[in-house]
Amino acid sequence: MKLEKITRRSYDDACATAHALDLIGERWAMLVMRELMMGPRRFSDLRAALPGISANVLTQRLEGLEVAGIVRKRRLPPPAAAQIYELTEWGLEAEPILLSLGKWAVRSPRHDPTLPLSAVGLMLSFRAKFDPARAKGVEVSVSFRFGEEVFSVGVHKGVLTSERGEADRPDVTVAGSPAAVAGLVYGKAPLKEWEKQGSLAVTGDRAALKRFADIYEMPPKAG
Amino acid sequence: MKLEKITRRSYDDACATAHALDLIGERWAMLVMRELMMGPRRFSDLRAALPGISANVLTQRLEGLEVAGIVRKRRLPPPAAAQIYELTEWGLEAEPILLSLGKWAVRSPRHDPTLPLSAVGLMLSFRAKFDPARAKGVEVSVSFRFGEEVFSVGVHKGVLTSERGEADRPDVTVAGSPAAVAGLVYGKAPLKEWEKQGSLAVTGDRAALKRFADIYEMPPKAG
DNA sequence: CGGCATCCGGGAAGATACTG
DNA sequence: CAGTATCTTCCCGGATGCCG
Repeated sequence: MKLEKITRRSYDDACATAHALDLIGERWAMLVMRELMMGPRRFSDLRAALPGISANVLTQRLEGLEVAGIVRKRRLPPPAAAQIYELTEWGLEAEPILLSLGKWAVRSPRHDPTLPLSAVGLMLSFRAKFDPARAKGVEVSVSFRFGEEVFSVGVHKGVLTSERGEADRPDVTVAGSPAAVAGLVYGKAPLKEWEKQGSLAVTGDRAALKRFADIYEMPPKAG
Repeated sequence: MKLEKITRRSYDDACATAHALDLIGERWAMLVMRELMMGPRRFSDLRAALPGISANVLTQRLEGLEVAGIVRKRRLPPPAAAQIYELTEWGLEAEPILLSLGKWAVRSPRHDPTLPLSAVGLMLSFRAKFDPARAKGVEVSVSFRFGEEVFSVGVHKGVLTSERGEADRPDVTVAGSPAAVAGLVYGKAPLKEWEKQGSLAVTGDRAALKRFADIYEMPPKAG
């Protein structure tokens, strides 16, 4: 059985930043939190979204985050009856940490945007890179479909909203992989290229999609 | 010589947050950056400010951060001729990461503010916890002395400034340990208690120090 | 003293296989 | 599907010693 010792290594530093790293500074911890930022997930969802993590380590991280009060384990009522993990209120409040990490690292000369990307990672990048000044006058509602995962993203009155689930009456719906959507929004290739190679399928107001993509622009790399 | 393999473990994830953790997610890396946030330091300064880090690991972290373009190694001109480490421009821009970590973790039920605290850690906490609304109408300049380390902190027109070095004409000067200053500013014990036990020595306008301390207030813990 | 290199022990992470 | 069990590998931490 278990019986393992919970001898967590600590920095023994009163600085709150150091304490944060005691809590969520271990390998994979913040990426597990990232995947929970858009709502509850199951164990195997997390494994699939985090290629490279082993079941072993995922179990340990979820245990540690639960003990720390960041993650809650819950069993859905029948007939679903599945076990899910979700962030607590306080865990959700860690979002600015993930966004500030992303905003900073996107300027890294070594950043490679061609690597695999999770759906939640893409949704959070929309939040991180959102600039209300560039969104002035833009009114649009987009539905993104990544296989089973569906997200609703809207820009209204200079505010970005994004959540899991189908949009009410989206202007446009985009289906494909997170990487292809990132390529469209952040890259230079026009929509037609992505459609030609079958990476994206768009239904609805294509001009609305362009208005959304035009909000985003890559910041310059650090020298 | 060296010849070691630089096979850094990577998350292989296009998400910029994951890339940030590739760069600065290793143990001690962000705390080394914290210690450099208020200006250049020497190897032994860093070791002293980070109790628990081994020379071995500190060397590795500094190398890694230098390769990543976050830290720069520089030799001071004679007669100092000392080797120092400093953050690059881009490295300095990581400050919001450290502050967001601190602002989040200070709500942890497990946070223990009685542990040892570095001078730089305290200075950054002043920035992290600063609330312009509470600073309205406050005009004060404080000089903090922690042994050899001197910092100048000012509040003017709702803006906090803090830097290494002597203040121009401070209203008040406080000498002691970072922990004692934190106890005064964030704790409940009044100044007289700290002076009575010889932890703090204050010269100048004591009311100015109180105005500064009153800006700060501990946020509530997470349930 | 500052800045490493080297060796070593323990423990965390990674890979794979297996189970209820 | 949701994890354990086991094994290997690698990283971290501590001690020591070199070299300018």
